[in-house]
Amino acid sequence: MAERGRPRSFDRTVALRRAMEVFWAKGYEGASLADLTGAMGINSPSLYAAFGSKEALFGEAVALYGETEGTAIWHAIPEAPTAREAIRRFLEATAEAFSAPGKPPGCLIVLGALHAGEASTGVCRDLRARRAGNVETLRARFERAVLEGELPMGFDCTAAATFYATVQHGMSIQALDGAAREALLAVARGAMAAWDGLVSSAGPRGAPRGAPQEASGAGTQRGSDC
Amino acid sequence: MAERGRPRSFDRTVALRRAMEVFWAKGYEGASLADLTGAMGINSPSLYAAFGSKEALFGEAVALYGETEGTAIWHAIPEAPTAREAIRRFLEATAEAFSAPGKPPGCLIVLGALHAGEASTGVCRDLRARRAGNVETLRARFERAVLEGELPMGFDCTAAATFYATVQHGMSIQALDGAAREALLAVARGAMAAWDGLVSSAGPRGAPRGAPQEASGAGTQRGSDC
DNA sequence: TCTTTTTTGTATTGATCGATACAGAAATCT
DNA sequence: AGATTTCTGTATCGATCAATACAAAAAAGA
Repeated sequence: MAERGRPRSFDRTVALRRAMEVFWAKGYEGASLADLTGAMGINSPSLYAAFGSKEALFGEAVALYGETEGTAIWHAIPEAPTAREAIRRFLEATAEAFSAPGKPPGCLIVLGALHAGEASTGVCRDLRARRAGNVETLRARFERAVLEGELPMGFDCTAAATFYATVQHGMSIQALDGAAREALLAVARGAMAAWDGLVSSAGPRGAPRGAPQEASGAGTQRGSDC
Repeated sequence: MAERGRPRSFDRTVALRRAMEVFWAKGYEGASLADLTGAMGINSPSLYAAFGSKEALFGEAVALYGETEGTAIWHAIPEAPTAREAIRRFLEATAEAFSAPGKPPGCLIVLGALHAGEASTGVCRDLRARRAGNVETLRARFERAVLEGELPMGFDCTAAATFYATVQHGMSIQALDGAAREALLAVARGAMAAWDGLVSSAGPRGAPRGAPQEASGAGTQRGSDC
């Protein structure tokens, strides 16, 4: 534990949180080194000594985001007694988080790096994998609800997970456009209004055609080059 | 009509279309002058002589996008006999357009410039205004449906418009993540499943609390700085 | 105290950004 | 033809990008 050289003059965790806020507000490519070092209160050599590179710093910032902001949004998914309650709380928590005063609007994982621009292919791919993991989390919750009898056997868990993930992604855009908390909560209520329709469309023969997009595995994807 | 100097050696409309595709695929900040001039087949002085600046070129590209790609998505809103049919066709056309082979996934107006980065505040504001106009288009269609008796008097047109716009925005993210056409169509069906719930929640007294976000006017918006 | 190790601040690197200066080329007008 | 006007290609502008070289500074180990 004995550390040898000159001690670091800043708190690494605090600096990382500042960096996360900058990336959150401006995105990966929009956040310049000058923005980051300015917010972190350090010079660029200290940043590179402590975090390695801008991309590595972003990776740590996203991980921190998932551990802090993300838990408030996602904790209800496994904890709620029913899938319906889980999704309702998930969407409500999203509305609250995306309109939290003093914090950037929307989601870092959705808005952080959409376009894969040469130097940010790795960053974009990481975020995309996280989004795919989130869809998978929703899908698994629906699967559980089917096993528990809350949802009918023919229920299309993948389609439902994709639908609610899509709504949540759209809420990031709405938040960025200045939607107030009430507007986001209204969107959440609208999405919950789809619940009965989604369940009833899973009749014995009327199972809606599935939505591919398997979470893992290299399925046939078109989409962007990130 | 007689033009004086040396004639332009390229087709301005063709070059603009190429620029639109570059902006569409890479976003405003992600598209460099080298990307643009390379795709347009001209040198930078010709670009500046013909379009003025990168920002002005983007403005023309967005306008062209609205006149070409946009019409396929939005034409059903005024033309369909009922609001329900209008929204259904609108979402289906969105799913088709966002997964069209040979074209970039998602929507230029949604993905073109989300973060307002210093030099792109004007660009970001323009896109935001277009998105607000789209929400207003949906809201006006719902209002018409109320007047025509298709929807009950207590129907919250603003909330419904915000909800369906949010779903469509989320579909851009899904498309960027590689969602195939079937997956996007499943999202559209999911959103339509919300219809009955939205209508029935507009009971004589149970009108859901409104979603602010007026389209024009400087209401109290938090949100980003663009 | 002296060496070793690590961090810090200053200054700078090559690359790329959007945007132009300039001169030659190609058209119309007188 | 000669003057005028506009466009084209080359070459480059200052600014900013992410990333470092370097030496002084501040700690522990010998």
